[in-house]
Amino acid sequence: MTLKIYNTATRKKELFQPIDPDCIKMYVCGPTVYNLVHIGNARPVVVFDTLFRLLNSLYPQVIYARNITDIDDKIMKAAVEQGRSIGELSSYFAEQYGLDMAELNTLEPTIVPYATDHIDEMLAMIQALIERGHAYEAEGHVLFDVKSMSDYGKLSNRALEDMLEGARVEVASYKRYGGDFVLWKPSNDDEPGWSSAWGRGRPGWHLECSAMIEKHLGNTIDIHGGGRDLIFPHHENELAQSQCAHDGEQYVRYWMHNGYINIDGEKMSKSLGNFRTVRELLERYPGEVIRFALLSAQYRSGLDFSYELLEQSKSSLDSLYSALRKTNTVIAGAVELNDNPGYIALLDDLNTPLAISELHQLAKILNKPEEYSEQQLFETKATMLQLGSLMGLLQAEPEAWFQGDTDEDSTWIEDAIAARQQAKLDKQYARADEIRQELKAKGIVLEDSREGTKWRRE
RNA sequence: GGCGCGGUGGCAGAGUGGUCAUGCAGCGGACUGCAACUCCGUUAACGCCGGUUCGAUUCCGACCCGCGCCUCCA
Repeated sequence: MTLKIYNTATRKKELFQPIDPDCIKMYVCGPTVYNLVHIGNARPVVVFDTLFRLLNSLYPQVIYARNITDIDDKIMKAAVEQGRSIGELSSYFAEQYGLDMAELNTLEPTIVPYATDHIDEMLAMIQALIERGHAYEAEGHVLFDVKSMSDYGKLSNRALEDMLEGARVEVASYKRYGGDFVLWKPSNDDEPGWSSAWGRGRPGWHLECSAMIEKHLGNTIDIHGGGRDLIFPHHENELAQSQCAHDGEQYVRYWMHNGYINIDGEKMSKSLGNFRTVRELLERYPGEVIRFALLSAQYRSGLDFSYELLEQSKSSLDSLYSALRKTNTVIAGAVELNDNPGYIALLDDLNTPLAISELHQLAKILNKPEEYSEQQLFETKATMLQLGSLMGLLQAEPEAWFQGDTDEDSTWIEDAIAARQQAKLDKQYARADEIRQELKAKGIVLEDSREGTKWRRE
């Protein structure tokens, strides 16, 4: 089984060849924790969670790190505005982030490193860069000297001059060259800071990922992921720092970037203010519906997010779960996925829409149990559940999916169903319909079948 | 200005040089006391103009339109 990955660095789909097949190393850029995350932040989490699951199906061990950025000017600003300490604010939103992501059926990464726990490593990396002539100190700042790196800009495919021509920001006076970026910057007394050889200050944004990868995963990793908007400057700069600090050693073998979530054709972003938080979506839809919506397009393409998309996702999931519910008596187990078209689709640069279409094909079989042998049904159901599991889908009990919170007392529904059953036996069809209507008004839909009446919430 | 992505049926979304994506929605039928689920059938698409080809949605070229990065951003 071979995995193919589109590599941003080469702009081609490539065969994935791990550094060490016994242990895959993957890093994904996590959030800066100063508010609730929006659905655009959730896309890479779900996408790379799916990749994590897929890699786990192929290799014995996968180390997946996803960081938390808990020191940053945006956090400092939010803390001042809200009158809270930085630590309090960042740990609160880090926790909320964890809760939201768990609702989306994402697995906990192997490592969740925090930036502020790695200041020493960052300082060491700055030192290494200065020693190698790739960084310089100026007015309390330490800057990376991009001209000291011959192929700076290669990842994002742009030339230095071109970038500066289009630049919309003024170049700080202490920079030797406009493209140089901050490794360390000074802090005022009322700002958070750490003491260093270059004075009390705090790290530049790009540095943490480089330092944490070095510490937890090593000089070279297999996969580095994140949103497309991170390609430049974040990943370009990470790459520059790490490679230069490590005497040119390759930093990342496969760079992967997901496309944007759009609203009405425009990129969703915090700065545009056109975002939907995961939290508000979760108030209206189960996490699995949101996850399904995120996986309904291939990860590199844009995805227009709308309530219509969520409705369609819900309907699709209903129909898949309905097939599973129909075959409740078939107990699924482990099965070989290798030849399954859905699995092959996932291995082809995570073609989740194609894999989902395969789920529907499998459901079609389950919906006609009388036409298949028990063995065929067993295999079909097992395949469906396993394929679903690779995408973090279909893992709920069908009954729970349709009936919602099991904590809630549902005996009144059962009672009403029993009363209707009696009315039917008595041929009191008007009364039976009345009960159906009453339940419908409360959002309960009844489904009669040979085995009796089932119910679900709308 | 530089670099890049995309335009597929009502909606979402794969894919391919020549029979079908798939799902949601719609329509017709079956099942049902009614309904829902499901099943069967069905409608409908490849931005525009040229070129290559026996044949192009798929390859090539021009054009139009939309979007993104170059600044914090997933």
